[in-house]
Amino acid sequence: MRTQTAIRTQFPQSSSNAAVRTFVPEQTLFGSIELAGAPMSFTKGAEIYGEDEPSDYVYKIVKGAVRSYRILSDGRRQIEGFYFPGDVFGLEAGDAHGSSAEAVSDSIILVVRRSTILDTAQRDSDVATQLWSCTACELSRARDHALLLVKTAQERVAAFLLDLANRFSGNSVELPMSRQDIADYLGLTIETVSRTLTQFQDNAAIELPTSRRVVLRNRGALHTLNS
Amino acid sequence: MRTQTAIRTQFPQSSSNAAVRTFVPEQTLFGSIELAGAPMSFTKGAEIYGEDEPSDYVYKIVKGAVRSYRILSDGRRQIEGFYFPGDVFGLEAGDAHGSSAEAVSDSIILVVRRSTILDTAQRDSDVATQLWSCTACELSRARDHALLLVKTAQERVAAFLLDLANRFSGNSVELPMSRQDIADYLGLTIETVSRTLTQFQDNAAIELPTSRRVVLRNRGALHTLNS
DNA sequence: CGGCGCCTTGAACCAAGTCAAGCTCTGTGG
DNA sequence: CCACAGAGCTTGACTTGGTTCAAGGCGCCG
Repeated sequence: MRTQTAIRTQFPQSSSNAAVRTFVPEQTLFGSIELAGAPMSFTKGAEIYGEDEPSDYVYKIVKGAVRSYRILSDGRRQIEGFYFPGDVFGLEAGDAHGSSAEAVSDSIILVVRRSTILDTAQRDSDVATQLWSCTACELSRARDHALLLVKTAQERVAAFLLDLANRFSGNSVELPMSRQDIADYLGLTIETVSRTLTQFQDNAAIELPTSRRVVLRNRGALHTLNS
Repeated sequence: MRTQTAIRTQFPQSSSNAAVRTFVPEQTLFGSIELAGAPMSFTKGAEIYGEDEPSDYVYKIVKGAVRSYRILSDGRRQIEGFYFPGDVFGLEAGDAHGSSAEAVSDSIILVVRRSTILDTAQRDSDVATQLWSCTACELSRARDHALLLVKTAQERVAAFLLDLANRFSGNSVELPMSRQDIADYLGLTIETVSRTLTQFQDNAAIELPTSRRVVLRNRGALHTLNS
């Protein structure tokens, strides 16, 4: 069961599954905090934070993409989710991060002190509610992700593509992440991801103009797969 | 991939994976609400709430056990988690439940109006924090659960047993749930669960005095499996 | 134009699923 | 008190979806 990659520290040079019942309160969280922190640049592959490091900051993506992941003791990597512009990540109730985060591509990210948000929430119950909603939204995503992992390879890949397309609200999606990233998110191997994509192309469900671009041709076909 | 059971309405006759980094703020939530709702009885198999029903109540188990689950469109069932005495469940940020909940065995459950808790949180920032922590704790569990689902059958079953033993803090665990429940939680079939358990018994890692009782004989062996 | 990541494809293999008995425990009625 | 029925669990034999191992192709950058 060497589904995941071994640790690959490609160093420095330095989409999570659509929750049907997802609500999106994240947008407002940062808005309500007056000074919306410093924008920082991260080059492709750069670590944003590591597992067990103190969770002193909360992040919001302006541009680029981020993966959040955990490494199992035997070296396998499980990607918990992908984050895209507008998404907030790194918000934890505990004082330490439960997973690591890296830039999937060159990214610009707003960074805010967690204590600032927490202090505000202490005084302003609306901000407290937003904090809660943001975590609840992540919970919903995590459960959808777990649901994905008991399905067939076809269902997983189809769900992944549909989720991305929804998030970018378009039929043509540029994949910022590698096949390995997709595989580690879906709990499959790169080979299976690759084979499944070509299979979808053969079924005319999608088109692959390049390996990093997917055009959905038949959403219905993908949806019915998505059991 | 008929991993899960088809819908089995066994009607009325009427453990989630150990989060290493789990904190347990749930205990206090109900304590801080003055009138801690009505205790209700549910017989084995009784539905407590259904997916998409309004989430008007929050629940805390006094006695018994509860499973939370979703049914996929093709009839497979995915159990998201098990809850035991002291655990809070059914708390949602949205107005509708994202999953169903049933009593695994005859249970007594404290029921509190969600609006009561929310109103209190509006005024008392400590309660608001507890609300958030409770959801964050569920998030942690959900992510651990997802992590489980990419592992081998042996690793999943071992992790499940260790989790239960931790929760009940003992080496001897009475399983309130059926093999089918365990299978649907771990994303396996009953046959695989059964085979893996007997295999552990053959390895002297556990003992199975009856099919519903497990005695951990060699936690280390189970842990190393748990990659 | 050559080297290197990344992706695709093929063939063989294996862990877990499926199908099919058979066993065990429990409760019920004769 | 025993026999019988049924649900739940185990075990065996076979199948299969996805992994593994191994080439080979493609595109990008120096």
